[in-house]
Amino acid sequence: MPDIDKSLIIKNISKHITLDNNEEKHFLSILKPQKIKKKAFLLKEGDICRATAFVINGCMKSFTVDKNGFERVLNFAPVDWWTADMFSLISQRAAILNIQAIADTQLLLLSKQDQEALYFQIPKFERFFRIIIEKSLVAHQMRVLDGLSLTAEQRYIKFCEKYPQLWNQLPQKEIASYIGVTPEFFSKMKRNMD
Amino acid sequence: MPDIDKSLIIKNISKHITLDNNEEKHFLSILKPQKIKKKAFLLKEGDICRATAFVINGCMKSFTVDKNGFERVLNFAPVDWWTADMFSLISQRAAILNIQAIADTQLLLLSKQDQEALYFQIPKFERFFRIIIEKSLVAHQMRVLDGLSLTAEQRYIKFCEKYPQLWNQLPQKEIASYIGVTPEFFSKMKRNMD
DNA sequence: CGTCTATTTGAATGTACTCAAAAGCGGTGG
DNA sequence: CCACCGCTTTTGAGTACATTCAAATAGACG
Repeated sequence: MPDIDKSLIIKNISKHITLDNNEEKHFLSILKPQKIKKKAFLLKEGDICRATAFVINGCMKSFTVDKNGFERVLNFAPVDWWTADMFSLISQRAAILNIQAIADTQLLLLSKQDQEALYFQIPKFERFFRIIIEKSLVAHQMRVLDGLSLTAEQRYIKFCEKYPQLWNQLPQKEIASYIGVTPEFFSKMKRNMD
Repeated sequence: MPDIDKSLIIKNISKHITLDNNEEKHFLSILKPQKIKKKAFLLKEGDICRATAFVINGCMKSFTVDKNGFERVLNFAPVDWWTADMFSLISQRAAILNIQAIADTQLLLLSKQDQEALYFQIPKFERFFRIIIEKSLVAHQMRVLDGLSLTAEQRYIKFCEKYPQLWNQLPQKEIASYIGVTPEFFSKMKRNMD
C-alpha cells in the first residue's frame, strides 16, 4: 500500500511558517495517517477529541444534533483544511461536535500530546496554529454576523463562495443544514433563485 | 491623576501563563492606558486596527452596520475582556467592525507592533494569546450553532448567561441587535416571557 | 429490481419583520 | 424645577420569510 502524500500538509504549513529539513522530517514523523470511509465518524458527541486532523483527500463535516434531532453543520473540511472539536481538544472534556466523513477520506492526525510537545520543540508551530486559529475565528465572526443580518438566500450565496468545490457536490440537505434552513425550504428557495 | 489599576490585567494573564517579575514589569511597560467616553469609538469600520484592547472598567461593544443601516452586535467587552477587530489586526486592512464604548471606559492598549515583539521576547505570550483566541473561537462556534437552531427567546437566555453583568444594564435595542431581532420584536418577546 | 434516502410540492401555521403611531424616559437649557 | 427634545420602548395591523406535516417523485445503491 502506497504511502499517503504528505507534500500537501507541508505546503499548507509553509503558507505561514518556514521549516528547515529537520523540522519538516520531525513533523512528518509524528503524523498518523488515517483512512476513513464515507459516513464513518472521526469523533462523536461525548467523545474526547485527542487529535487535530488535516484532510489530504475526501471531505469531512462537523455538526451537532439539536433537540429536535436535526443536524446543524458547523463546517465542512474539504481537502487542505484542518478539523477538530476545539472545545474538546483544549479542555479534554466531552465533545460537542460530531465529525463525520462525507466521502472516503484520508487524514493526517496530529495528537494533542504531540501537538503540545511540538510547541516546545519547535515554537514556530505555536505561531502556525495561532495564525490558523485567528483566521478561523475571523471566519466564524463573519458567519455570526451573516446569521444576524442575511436572509437564507444570501447565506447560501456566501456558502457557495466559501466552498466553491462543494456547492454542487453535496446533498442539498447538508447545505440546508449549514445555512440553517429546512431541506424543504431550501428546495423551494433554489427554485426561485436561478 | 492616579494611575490606572493594572493588577486586573496581570490576573487575567495569570489564568493561562505564569510571569516572573521582570516579564510582568516589561509587559506593563508597553501597555498604553486610554480613557474613552461613552459613545466614543475606539475603531471605526474602514480604519486599520493597530492594537488589542483590554477593558479595565466600563464596557465596549463591537458591531457592523448592515445594508439596511441596522447595527449588528458581534460582542460586548465588559470588564476583564479583550477586544479588537481580529481581521484588521492580523491583515492590517480596513476594519469590518466598529468598536465603541457603551459607558465611560478605561482601556489598556497593546499595539500590534509590541504584541509581535512580545511573542519573540517572551514566547509565553504567544501561548497566552493562542489560548484566549482558541476560547474565543469556541465561543463563536457555539454562537453560530445557536443561531442555526435556537429561537430568539432561547438566544436571549444564552445572552443573559454569557453576560450576567449586562443583561439588565443595557438598552434593549443593543440586546436585540446582539441576538439578531428587531427592537420591536424583542419588546414583544419579553412581554410574553416571564 | 426493490428499498432507502433525498428532493419536490402544497397547504396550513408560526416566527419575526415592516411601518406607523403613541407612550415613556433621560438629559439639557431656560 | 420644569418643559422640551431626542431617543428608546411599546403596541398594533399587515406582511414576509421560513417551518411543519403530509404526500408524491426522483435518485442512489446494493
